[in-house]
Amino acid sequence: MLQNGNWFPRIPCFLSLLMLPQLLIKHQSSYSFNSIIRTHLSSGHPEKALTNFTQFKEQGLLPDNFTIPSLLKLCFELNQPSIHGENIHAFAIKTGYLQDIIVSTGFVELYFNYGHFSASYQLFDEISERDVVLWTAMVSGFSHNGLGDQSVNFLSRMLREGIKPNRITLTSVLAACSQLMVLNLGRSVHGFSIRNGIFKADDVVLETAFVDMYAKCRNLIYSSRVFDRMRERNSVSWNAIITGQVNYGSSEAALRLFREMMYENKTEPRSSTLASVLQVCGGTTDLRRGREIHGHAVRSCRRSNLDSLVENNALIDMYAKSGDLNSAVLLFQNVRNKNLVTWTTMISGYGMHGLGKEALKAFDEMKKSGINPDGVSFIAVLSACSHGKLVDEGLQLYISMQRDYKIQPEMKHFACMVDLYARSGLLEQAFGFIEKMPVEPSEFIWAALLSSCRIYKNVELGENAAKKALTYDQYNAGVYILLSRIYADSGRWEDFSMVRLFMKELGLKPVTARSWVEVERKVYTFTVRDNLNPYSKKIYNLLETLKEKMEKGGFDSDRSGGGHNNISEEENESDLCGHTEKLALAFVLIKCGGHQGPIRIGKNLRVCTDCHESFKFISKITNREIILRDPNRYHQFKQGSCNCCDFW
DNA sequence: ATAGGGTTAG
Repeated sequence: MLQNGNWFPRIPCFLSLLMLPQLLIKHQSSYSFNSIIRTHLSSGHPEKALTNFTQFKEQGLLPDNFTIPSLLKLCFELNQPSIHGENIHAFAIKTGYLQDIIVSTGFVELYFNYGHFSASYQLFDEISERDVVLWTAMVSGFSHNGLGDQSVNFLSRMLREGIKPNRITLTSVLAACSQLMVLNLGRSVHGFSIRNGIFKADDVVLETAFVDMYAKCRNLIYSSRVFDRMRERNSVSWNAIITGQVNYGSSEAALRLFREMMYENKTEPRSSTLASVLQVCGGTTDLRRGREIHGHAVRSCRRSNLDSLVENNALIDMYAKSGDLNSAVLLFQNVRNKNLVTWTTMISGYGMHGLGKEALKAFDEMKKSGINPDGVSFIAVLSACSHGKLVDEGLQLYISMQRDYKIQPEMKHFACMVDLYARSGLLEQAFGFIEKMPVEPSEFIWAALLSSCRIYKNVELGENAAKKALTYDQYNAGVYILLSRIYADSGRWEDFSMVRLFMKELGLKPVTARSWVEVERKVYTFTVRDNLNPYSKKIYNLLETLKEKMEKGGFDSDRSGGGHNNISEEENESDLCGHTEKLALAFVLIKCGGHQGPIRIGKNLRVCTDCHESFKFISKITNREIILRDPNRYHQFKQGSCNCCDFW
């Protein structure tokens, strides 16, 4: 594709243009077209840019080195066959424009955008005189493609070759540090930027990148320290610290910061910030707090004359994520001018609750109402299919996405498809799909396959997937855990111990299981074999009684649901499952057994079959609805059955 | 006279 990039002679185009009067005219009109196309692109109107480019061609003009970078952006943004990246590439080689480092940097970026990073690399390799911008494009390209280690490699390579990184390079590499969760490296980038005078006071973007990096490396202390010292903050900065607190810090801090931002009244919250804060309620299944933030959101939207649609969309999302699908649907039905986001939010809400059919229905209604789906809404509906075990429907949608809507599938779509097949037990199809993918599969693709290999006990494919996933991140504890469970499930205890030993040597620990529940305005958290709680004796007694009742009631706690099998007893006693959700449930029953209304429990790991069965039974004998949220979806237990139909 | 790389998060 990119052969012989270097032997084309540099065309002295400006000289020939000056020598020929006709061409001077051509040059002038190219200039104005180039400028107009550029303007449309940067103001977010790629269609207008395309119209201008069409006129440009109709006048018999040919793209030059100034046109090509814009064309590449256009090519990526519109995804139209009339402007094809590889054709432009061939053209650039033929005309010699590829010799121009600005043009070639554009191609490097284009290939990165399509996830085709080996093409980017090859091109980079063929460029002899590399400048900071090209190096930075490599650093950011790799990090955007989830290859943080390569991104960091390129930074050290450029340092070795004596190219001094600038503030943009460092901002890019910080994103990689976040991905890799390498706090120490992030800190040294921070120090480097100060020592070398790259960081200057009030560089909001770079400072925000530090805040974000520290938060994502799970160090909220450093993150807050940088944030607190910032003199200027924009909405991205606030977003970084608030979502940081939501994800890895404390909900209280997130809420406090949100209030502070509102009080300061200098920065309008982004819809993503609102959604993040609302997620605090989703995370703790705490509706009361959600309503409080709802109030803030309403006031903020009123003040800024923000379209109330943004607010409604965030609220629908909040209710769906808090497990209150009914409120979400009610709100959704009352929104008059539903936009693409409204529909997508509702579709993913249905998906999370395992209602694949409803998600499909909403998707069709959306199309009928004249709104065309985009890539994101396809992700929502595809994952709904995957959770609803609707393999054929999902496949049809995937085909239609490309055929009818000309949407090029991206890594996330590929991941949905792999999950769609694998979750339904079609492991070979999932593997076949991965092999046929036009881009190199990312870590998550292999992780998706791996987790289904565990469910369906496929050791061979599981080992393979784990190996692939670990080539991206050797320190991914989740991968080792899944692999060890696969071994445990098939009785391969030696292999199991080996993986665990290996983990220990790498200093990796399994995630501690945690469940939480809100009772009387307080959130109680339960971890494995929790004896600290003053109620623990009562809790364990109640669980024992319930277990006996279950056995008498003919509930086989070893029955496997949806292909999920229980891990062995040793495993249950370790920190893998811990049945913390059972502790939480027993606690609620003891504290407020007489109450009615649904019990909402949250959990940081996927629910195991044993707990799932118990919850079904308990919902029946106590005649209460139980809503259990795991990281992926909701389970709604009612009268002895769950809305997931034992498939999750 | 025109062009290439950056922070959120979905």
